[in-house]
Amino acid sequence: MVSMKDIAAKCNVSVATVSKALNDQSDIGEETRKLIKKTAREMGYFPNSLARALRTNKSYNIGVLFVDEGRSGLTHDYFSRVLDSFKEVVEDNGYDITFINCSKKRPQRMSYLEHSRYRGFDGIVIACIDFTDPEVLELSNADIPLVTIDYMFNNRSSVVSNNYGSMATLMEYIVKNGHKKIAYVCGEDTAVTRNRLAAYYKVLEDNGIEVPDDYVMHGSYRSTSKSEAFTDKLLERPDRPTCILYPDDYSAMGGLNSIHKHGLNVPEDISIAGFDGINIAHKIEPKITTIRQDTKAIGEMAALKLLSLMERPKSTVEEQLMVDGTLEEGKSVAKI
Amino acid sequence: MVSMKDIAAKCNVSVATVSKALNDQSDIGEETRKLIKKTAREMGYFPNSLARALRTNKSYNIGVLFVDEGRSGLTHDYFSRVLDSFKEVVEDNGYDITFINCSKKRPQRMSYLEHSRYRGFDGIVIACIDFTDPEVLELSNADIPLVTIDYMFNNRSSVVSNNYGSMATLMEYIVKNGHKKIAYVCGEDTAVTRNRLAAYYKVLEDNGIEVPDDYVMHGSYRSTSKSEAFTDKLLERPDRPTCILYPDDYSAMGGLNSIHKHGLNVPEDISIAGFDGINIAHKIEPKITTIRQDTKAIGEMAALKLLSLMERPKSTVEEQLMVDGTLEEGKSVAKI
DNA sequence: CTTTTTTACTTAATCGTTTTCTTAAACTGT
DNA sequence: ACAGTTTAAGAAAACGATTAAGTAAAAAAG
Repeated sequence: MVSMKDIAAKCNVSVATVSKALNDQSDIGEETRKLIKKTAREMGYFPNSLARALRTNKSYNIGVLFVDEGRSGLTHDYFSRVLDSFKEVVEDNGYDITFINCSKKRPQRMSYLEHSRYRGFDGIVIACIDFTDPEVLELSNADIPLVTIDYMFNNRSSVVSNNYGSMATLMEYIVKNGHKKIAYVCGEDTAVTRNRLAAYYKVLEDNGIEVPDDYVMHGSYRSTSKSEAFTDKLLERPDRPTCILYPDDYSAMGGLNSIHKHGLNVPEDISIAGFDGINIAHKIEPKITTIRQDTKAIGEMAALKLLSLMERPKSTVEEQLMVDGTLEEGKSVAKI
Repeated sequence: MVSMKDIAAKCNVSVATVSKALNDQSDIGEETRKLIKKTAREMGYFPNSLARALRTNKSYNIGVLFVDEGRSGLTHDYFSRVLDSFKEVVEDNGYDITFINCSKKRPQRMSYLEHSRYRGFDGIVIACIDFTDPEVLELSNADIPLVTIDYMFNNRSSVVSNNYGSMATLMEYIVKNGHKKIAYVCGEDTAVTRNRLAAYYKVLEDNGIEVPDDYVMHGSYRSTSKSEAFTDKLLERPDRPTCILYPDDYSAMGGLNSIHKHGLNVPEDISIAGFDGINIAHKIEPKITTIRQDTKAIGEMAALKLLSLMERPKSTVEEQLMVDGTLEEGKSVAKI
């Protein structure tokens, strides 16, 4: 590896001069600067991020904590798209991303925060995780730039999708199509779920619609088996709903299975709607009506916020940003 | 941040002694070692990976190049599962993973290799990429531990799924079910595709089956629109096939759309099969018969291979490993 | 023509580790 | 008691960069 020392030797200058020339500092003669830059290029020089980071206390590296029930969150349809978008923006700005090690198997394992300090991350992004984990709380209280996605810590920056608004939009669309018996298979009891539920009830109330309490069933996100089972129950009721909402498109497909099993068709016999807008959802028949999350915007906004927190930590304020989803009209909600 | 210097001060020893004690070197007295370790724990000491890596030339960091037509490969159903499994194994062994920056937007951008040297990666894993990219070739020729997934570079280590064998298994299953008019919508012309095609022709030949040349159509991986269009063509032929193979499960769902559009049903009117075994494929109806790729094994093997290359670079041989897929029987292939 | 300022560079310290080489003390055996 | 060996610690250099402080020469000011 060619280092500044090599360039210095070849140019007959000191290492300091090389450093300053390459970093375009002011107190270097124009010719020396040019010579040094040319030599650096010719010798194939690239800086050593480790040395630089050690000295400057800036690693240009961002820690990513994307964990989902023991898995990495990489395989999560929604979050992997958010991360993809996040990655693109920070990479364009010269940052790299490294996963925060979440192996629980090592004897000398570090906490998330310890690991972040160990690697010298300039900032951290968290998503898709159990936010009650003490290690996550420790992170959230640390003095390090941080952005969370789809969760808000007290006074820390976050980007959340507008679950309340999106759900309201979806519900209004369904009501407008004449549905009154609308059931909701929702996900685990999280902030996201509560927001959506609130919108569900609000729209019902606004439209003077009453539904049985047990039209709302507490299932899981991304579980086709659970949503199938809950749909079974709903379909076997005497007062079968005319429309069923699911917490995500995966779950909606699980519901679809149950519906087909009962010899029913969507949307002729019953309507359904999903959430998230995963890729496959609008490529199969019947196209599922869903809320498309703007994962690109979410990732981008999280990236931009984190960048500004890292680069102007003092003057940048912590803020909570909200991203709207859009109704993606498929063929799964009938007009009645 | 508490450093060795702080521990040294508190214990009245030199920094060298602290380092040696914490690293369990031999020339340290038992009591001193214990005192130092205890103090380190009490003070919340954790090493600084940057300084350590700088000095030892070992970063415990692995570069990941997962790119797919401009996107990061994170959103790729198959590769994200491989990466997830890979990540788990290397993290258990104290390594972290960092993405190799593939932003093409920066003026001062580095090549993949330059970036890898810049970050001091101990090893690299490549997948899901255009392997003819000169920058990828540069990487493959560099003197750095490397494992590729689903592609073999001359004399470098790789883990590939057994496409030939899997396709043969699938084809034999289909033939055994009585199909003779088997069409194949395949992916782009890559090594993977060629292996599968070879198996397709081999099984046909072994069974004395002849098909029209244009039963084989060259489409794309993971494109529902292309597979839908190609299926349209196949269905409108006078000698319509009884079974259509797709390059992956996504594409199979695209085919399904075309089939439904033509008022046909799977498997009653026509049979189909996918490839990869993505999660959603066996959760919807009709369950698509497919080859389930053992993404866990692929990621694990790639990780283990890379670990041994990094830790015993001399004695470890480069080798090509193959992972079998398994037939996942759904309901999409009829007996005729 | 001296004095001050500016320019262009060098020296040396530093970041937090690891590691080689020394050294002093303690322990051997005779 | 003495040379030789072992043990436990420290001093210092190094990894590759950045940066504050210092310095000599050139340019500007008086």
